[in-house]
Amino acid sequence: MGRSPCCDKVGLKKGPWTPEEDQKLLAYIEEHGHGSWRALPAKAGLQRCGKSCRLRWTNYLRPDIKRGKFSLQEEQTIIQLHALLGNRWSAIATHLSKRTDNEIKNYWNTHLKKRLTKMGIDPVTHKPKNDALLSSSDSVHSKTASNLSHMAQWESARLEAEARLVRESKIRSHNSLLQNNHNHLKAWNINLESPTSTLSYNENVPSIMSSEGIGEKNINNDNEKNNNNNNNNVNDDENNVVVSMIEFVGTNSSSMVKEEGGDDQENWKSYESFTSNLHHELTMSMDQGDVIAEEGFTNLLLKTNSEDLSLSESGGESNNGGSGSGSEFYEDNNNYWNSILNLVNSSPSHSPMF
DNA sequence: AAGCAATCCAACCGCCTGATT
DNA sequence: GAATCAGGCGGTTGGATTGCT
Repeated sequence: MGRSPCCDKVGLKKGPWTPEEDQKLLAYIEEHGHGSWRALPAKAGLQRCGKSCRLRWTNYLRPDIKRGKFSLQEEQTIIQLHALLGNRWSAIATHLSKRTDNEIKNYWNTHLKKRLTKMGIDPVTHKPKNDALLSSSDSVHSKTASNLSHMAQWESARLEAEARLVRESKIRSHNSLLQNNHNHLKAWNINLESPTSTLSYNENVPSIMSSEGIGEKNINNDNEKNNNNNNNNVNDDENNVVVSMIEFVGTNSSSMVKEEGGDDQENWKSYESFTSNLHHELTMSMDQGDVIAEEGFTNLLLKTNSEDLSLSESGGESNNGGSGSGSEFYEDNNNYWNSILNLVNSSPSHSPMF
């Protein structure tokens, strides 16, 4: 079976958008919202398929898009999130306000991937590729791998906690529905009932890390009035996600630390510090009844690394010393991410390294 | 200035998932 | 349960731009 292509109609235009087309699309969406993308082109007077319109809007015309050069912080975030999430661009994009997944993907493919490759780091695994390097610095590599492993472990734990909350919320929402079958609750419940897909932790529970929040992203754009009605319910769910994460962090981080051997004490100090920070921030956020903002969570995720980075930067001397290879490089850094960013930072684009 | 190569990035394509019929 | 629809995602392409010789 299989579905027919959305753009198989003859007469539909492809290729670059003209300013006139942009104007039509913008004007229509500003006045009516996008509604059904499939129906939009006809209503807006465009000879395009809905998919093309959606792409143009989300990747280019949307007013909240930031364009232009990526900042160091953004690069750092992309690299780190990529190590944790892989090529899940939309998931990564949720942590970078105002950047589209397409833009991030392009930037990764054209800039960051090459930089890592030239540095001898596998952009897929984020581990040093050089066998010689590995053999000459097994213990250091072990730490590096351990760091990555721990971060991935943490991310998995986070996903698991969120998935658990989705399940719990599903049950709660279902019960609420039995008592109060308002339309807005129904819409909320529909989203909660979505099984967790490979991307679901971001798609279904974006509120703790996205300023868009559940109300805006999971409930259709034209449901603004419903969003207002939902605020209390949504905040409850957000707080429960936070509570669950706190519980999860509290119960799992300590046991995870205990499992580690003494070799990775340093790594785990920073990891423990990270989870501790996270625990604290989550608690504070909950006490204040706040939703954790997108950048807030991302910053938490990156906190220890960023601080280390700024310290090393203030030290003035680059760790790579222009060579960018060899075990010394890694020995001087307890943190893999520091190493990457120091290199990226201190190496001019025209240097032999790049 | 011309020709070629490398790079960039907007847009397309195919596939997947969840919802609906 | 099957078929179909709608939206979203990641991979890829190809035209435009930039850099180099």
